[in-house]
Amino acid sequence: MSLVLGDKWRGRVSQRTAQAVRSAAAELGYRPNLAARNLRLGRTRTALLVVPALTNDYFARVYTGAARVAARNGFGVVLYPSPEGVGPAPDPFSSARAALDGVIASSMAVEALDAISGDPAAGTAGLPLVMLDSEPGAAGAAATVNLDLADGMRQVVDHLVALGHRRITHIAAAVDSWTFQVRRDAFDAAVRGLSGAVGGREPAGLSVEQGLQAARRALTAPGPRPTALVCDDDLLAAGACKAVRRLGLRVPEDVSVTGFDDLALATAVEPELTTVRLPADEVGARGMAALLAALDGHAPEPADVLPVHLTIRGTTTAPAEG
Amino acid sequence: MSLVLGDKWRGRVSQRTAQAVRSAAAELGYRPNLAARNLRLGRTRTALLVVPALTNDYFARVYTGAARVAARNGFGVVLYPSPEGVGPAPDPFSSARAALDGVIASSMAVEALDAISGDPAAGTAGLPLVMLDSEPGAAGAAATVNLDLADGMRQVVDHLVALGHRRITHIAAAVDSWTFQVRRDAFDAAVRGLSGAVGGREPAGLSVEQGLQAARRALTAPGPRPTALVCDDDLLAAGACKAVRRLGLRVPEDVSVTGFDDLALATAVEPELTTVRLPADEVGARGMAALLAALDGHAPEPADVLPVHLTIRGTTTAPAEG
DNA sequence: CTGTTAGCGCATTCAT
DNA sequence: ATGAATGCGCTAACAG
Repeated sequence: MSLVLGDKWRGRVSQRTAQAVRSAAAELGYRPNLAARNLRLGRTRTALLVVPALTNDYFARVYTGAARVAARNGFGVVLYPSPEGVGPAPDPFSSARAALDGVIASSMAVEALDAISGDPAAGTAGLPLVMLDSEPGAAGAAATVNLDLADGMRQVVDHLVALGHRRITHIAAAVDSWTFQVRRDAFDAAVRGLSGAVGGREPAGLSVEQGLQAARRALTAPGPRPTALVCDDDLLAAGACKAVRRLGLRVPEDVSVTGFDDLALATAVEPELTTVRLPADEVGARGMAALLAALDGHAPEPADVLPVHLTIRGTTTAPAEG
Repeated sequence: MSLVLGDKWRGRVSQRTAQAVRSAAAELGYRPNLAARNLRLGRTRTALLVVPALTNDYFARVYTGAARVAARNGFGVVLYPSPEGVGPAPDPFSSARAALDGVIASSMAVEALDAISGDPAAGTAGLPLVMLDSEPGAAGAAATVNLDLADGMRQVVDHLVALGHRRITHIAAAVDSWTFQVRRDAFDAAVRGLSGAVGGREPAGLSVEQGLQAARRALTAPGPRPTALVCDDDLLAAGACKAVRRLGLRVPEDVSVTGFDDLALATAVEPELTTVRLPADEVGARGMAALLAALDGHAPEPADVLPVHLTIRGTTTAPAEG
C-alpha cells in the first residue's frame, strides 16, 4: 500500500496509481493502525504534558498553546494532571498509556518532579524533558521556558509602593516549587530595598478558603495592620478579598490586594483583581517548540524567559491616611 | 518471558522462576513496549474523554471521577478538549493519538457530537460511546449518564417562588446542547405552573462577560424589572451579579441570582452563589463504569440519572416590597 | 511446568 | 514504477 507513504511518493508511483489507491482506501474506510505504526516507527508523535492541577485555567491555557504547536507538527498532547494529594495513579502510564516521545512538565513541586524525571518505573526515563515555569538548569531537562516572575513581583511591589503602601504582607503559597520560591525571593528583595517598608509573610495552601484564612491571620496579627496583601495567585487573592470584608474592611480603600495569573476568576470577582498576567499559552507553545527541537536533535537553546505584565484593576489604590 | 504474564502464572511457572525473571527484569530496567502490546492485543485499555472546555472545573471533576475508576481497572483516560470555536485539531487522533478502546463524551453541542460519533474519519467510528449529560437514547450510544437537571431547575424556581419572587428571568446559555435545553424546558414548565409568575429569558454566551451583558439587558428592558435571575451556570451568574451592581442595585436585596455547577468560582465571589451542585465526579465515574461494562459486552443498562442538590448561599433572598 | 514460535499492521528495503 | 519480504516487541498457543 503505497498510499500509506502518506505524502512520500515524490517521484515514486504514478499519479494514476496513487489516485486509485486513495479512492480504494476511502471506499473501504481504511484507517491506519496507530499501534502498528508506532511499533514500526518506534515513535508515537505524542507528548505528555504534566500539570499539577486542572482546576486552574492557567494550565488549560498552557495546554492550549502546547496543543496548537503540536498539531501544527503532527503531534498530539496528552494531559496528565499529576496527583496532588490523592490522585488517580502515581504513574503517567496508567493514566496516559500512550507511548510517549517526550514530556513537558509545568510548575511541578520538587518531589513530584523527581517522581517524573527520576523514577525509571515511571516510564519517562530517558525521554526528552522540557520544564515550564521551573528551576532553570535542572538536571535532565532538555530545555526550560520560564516566566519573568521576579519582574512581575517587582512590578507589583513598585505599584503598591508608588501608591503609598509601606506595610505589605505576602500571602505565600505553601507549596515547595520554584515558581513560588521565585515570588518569595523577589518580594523580599523588593521590600528590602525600600526605606520604611515592612514586609510580612503568611503561608497558605492553594485555595480560596486558605487564602481567606491566611489573610485573616495577616490582618488580625498584633501590631499595625498591613495596608496591602500581595498574593501568590488569584485564588489566594480572591480569598484575601473575602477576608478583608469579613473583618468589616473594604477592598481596596482599606486594604489593597494583588494576585498572579489573571485567571477568569480575576474578572469574575468584584472589584476585579489587580494581578500579574501570565502568558500561559505562549509558555505552552514555546515548551512544545523546545521539545520538538530536542526531538530533532537540536542543542538546547538558552532558557526562554517570557515577560509578564501587571494588569491594574480594581483591588489596588492608595492607602487610607494614617 | 513469562514475567510478562504479569499476574497470570497462577499455576504455570514456579515461584523461583518467577522471582528470577522479576529481578532480572528489574535489573535490566526492562519496560514493556506499549505499542507492541497494543498491536498484539488489539486493545489499548485507553478511553478518550471528550469535553467542550477545560476552563471550567466541572469537567476537571468529571475527568477525576473517570480517571479514578479507570485506574482501578487498569485503564487510562486521555482528555480531548473539543475545539470550541477555533481549536487545535478537528480530529481526536491528532490531539490524542493513542489508539482508543472507547469514548466518553460530555455535554457536547449537537454539531460537535456528530463530528465525534458520525464521522468515520474521526477515528472513533465503531467504538463504544458513552454520553454524559446528553440526550438519552441518542443513536450509537452504548450508555448515557445524566443529571436530573430538570429537577435542579425546579428546585431553583421553587426556592425563589417560596421566597416571594414572581418576576424571574432565565439567563440562558446560548449553546445548542441537551444540557441547556433541559434547563430551558424545566424553567418554562416551572414558571408556567405558577399563578402570577412571569418568566423572561435572555440568551448569553458562556462567559462572565456575556452573562453580565445579558443580565443588563434583562434588568434594563422596558416593563417591571425582574427580581430574580436564574442563570444556566456559575459563570453566567457571576456576570449577572456584576451587572446588578453596575446598575446600582444590590445582590441579593434588589435582585436574587442563582447558578448551576457549583464551581470553585461560586464560593470565590461575594456574596457566595446560590447554585445547583452537580456531582461531576460521580458522573465521570459512572460514565467510565458504563464504558467498561460495554467493553465487557454487557448490555446497556438503563440510563443513569443522578440527583442534584440546590445549595443555598448568599445570592438569594426575599424580594424587596413592591 | 518451561522454551519456542507465529503473527498483530505497518514502513522500509530490496527485487523485479 | 511497483510488488514482495522483513522485522519492530509483544502475547497466546503449542511443543517439549
